Amino acid sequence: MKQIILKVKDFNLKYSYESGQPLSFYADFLNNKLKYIVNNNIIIAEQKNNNIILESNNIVFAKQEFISRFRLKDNMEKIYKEISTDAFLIDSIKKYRGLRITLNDPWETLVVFIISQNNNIKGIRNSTRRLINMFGIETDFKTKTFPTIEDLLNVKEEDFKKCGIGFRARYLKNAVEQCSNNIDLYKLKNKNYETIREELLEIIGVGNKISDCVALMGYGKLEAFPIDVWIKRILEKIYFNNKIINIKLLHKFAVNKWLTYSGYAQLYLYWNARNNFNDY
DNA sequence: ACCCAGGCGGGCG
DNA sequence: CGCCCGCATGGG
Repeated sequence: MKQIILKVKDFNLKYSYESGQPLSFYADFLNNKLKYIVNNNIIIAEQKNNNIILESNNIVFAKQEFISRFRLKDNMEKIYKEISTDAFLIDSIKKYRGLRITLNDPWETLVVFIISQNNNIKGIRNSTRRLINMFGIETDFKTKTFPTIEDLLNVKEEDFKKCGIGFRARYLKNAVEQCSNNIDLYKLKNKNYETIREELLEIIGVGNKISDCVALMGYGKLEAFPIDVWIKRILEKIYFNNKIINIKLLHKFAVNKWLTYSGYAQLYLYWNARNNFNDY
């Protein structure tokens, strides 16, 4: 195990881990240390002010992975400036400064957000961890890998149900089949936002919200603006005087306002709304 | 015991 | 289209 130190700016590891993004459903965060596995490599990260102490059996890989995962090359000064459009956003940024969008494996992102539908954070986490324990591959460490598409090819719907995912088992089974046959998730990496969304929407059980989540957190498309119940409620409250507005209109409103950084605006809105909705 | 959850597909008007 | 309903489970 080797160690290095990364200098960071406008980055908060704890907020970025906690904020309901894919890592928060399966990584560990104990004693202020984030721990997760990628391809039989372990990555352990601890933040002390503007330093990240990174530890790994493969430190060269870990460094690249961590920088990419937490988008450490994003120009946050510019992003904050662009999305500081009003008092609510400014307040959200003030509260959660350093919160980053994460960039995750597209398949993992798709799976956790299929599991997320009509579910709660705790339920998503429990189901995801059971999925990993049942179908992931052993590593040199205590934790198994997140199961790949191939790992799940022969899993029956009944066995997916044993993870406690209920009616979503059918969707997951379907996603495995479609992603091993007619849709190549990894080929989509160099496509644009519209193409990615169009393809993802072909998957049964994936609608507007999940496809936007995957575009944002699985492909890094910052113009995506996923609208869930929390975003809907907070947008209506803050910008529409509590009037009920349909999702299509809300989406139009948001991407007109926050443009290429809509995804960052969404994350700050979401996390502030979840934690402090009653204050507004 | 009961209620709800980072939605989605299908059916109905 | 737009709206509404059921959906399987686990956790509070």
